[in-house]
Amino acid sequence: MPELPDVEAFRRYFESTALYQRITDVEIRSQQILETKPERLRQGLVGRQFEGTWRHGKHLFAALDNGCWLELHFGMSGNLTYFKKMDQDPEYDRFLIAFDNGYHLAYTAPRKLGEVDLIEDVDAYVEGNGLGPDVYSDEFDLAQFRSLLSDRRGMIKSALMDQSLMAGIGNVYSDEILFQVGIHPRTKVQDLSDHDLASIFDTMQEVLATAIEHQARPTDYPDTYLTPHRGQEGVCPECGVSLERVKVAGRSAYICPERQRQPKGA
DNA sequence: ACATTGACCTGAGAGC
DNA sequence: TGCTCTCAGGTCAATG
Repeated sequence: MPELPDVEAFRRYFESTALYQRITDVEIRSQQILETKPERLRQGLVGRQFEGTWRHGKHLFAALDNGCWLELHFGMSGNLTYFKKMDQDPEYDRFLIAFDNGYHLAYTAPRKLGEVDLIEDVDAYVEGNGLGPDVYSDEFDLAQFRSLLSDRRGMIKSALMDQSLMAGIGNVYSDEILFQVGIHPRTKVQDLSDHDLASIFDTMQEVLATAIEHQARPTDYPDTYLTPHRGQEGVCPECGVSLERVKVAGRSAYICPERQRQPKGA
């Protein structure tokens, strides 16, 4: 789930549930997701309250009233749940925050591939972790997109998914973008025309906006979207042809073989 | 530089 | 039913 649109949905959820309530307790049920010592996390959170949120790529940041930030990354299966009674705690909750209004915020992750940390500065975190610019920020424009890809050697899907190049796109949304523009994921970046790049950029913005608008729930996406049809029995929503699964960059990419022609030499 | 593979984790679903 | 295999929306390190 957690690519940019999903994390944006988490951010809004966090904003609408967890701000301006005093944190009374912190419970860590899995050490594996922690990037810091449990005691440091506890001491950084208890007694404070959240005042706002930020997102960069697939990372969510929650500002505390002492200037520090809680950093959350959701791996392949992470989620957030705000709930009241502890006897109704969600399955796979790895990290819990209790508020003075009696409610709790749970970070859940069936697969423990996520990351929870306490940091002092978001910009330093982004820089220190080598993250590229957020692809859905106001500053990210076509000129920057072109510039980032200008000397890129590999395949377009790999480039879109490379968080150090640009942050936010993962396996599902790279497939969706390339499906919408009718470009095969193995196409070399260097073989794309200026027009192709502009189309990819525009489509990326449109796909992300649409996904965010629908709270990253594929079942609510427009009929023309690939994402709800991803999977073994999937059929192209445009032409009805069976979708194909191809390995690209070590991941399963789903394509419409009619609309996304195999590039020559691949 | 870039592609590929395996590892990290665990659960769900398919097939036997 | 129970076992085994494969796969899953992410990232990192090692290898070619």
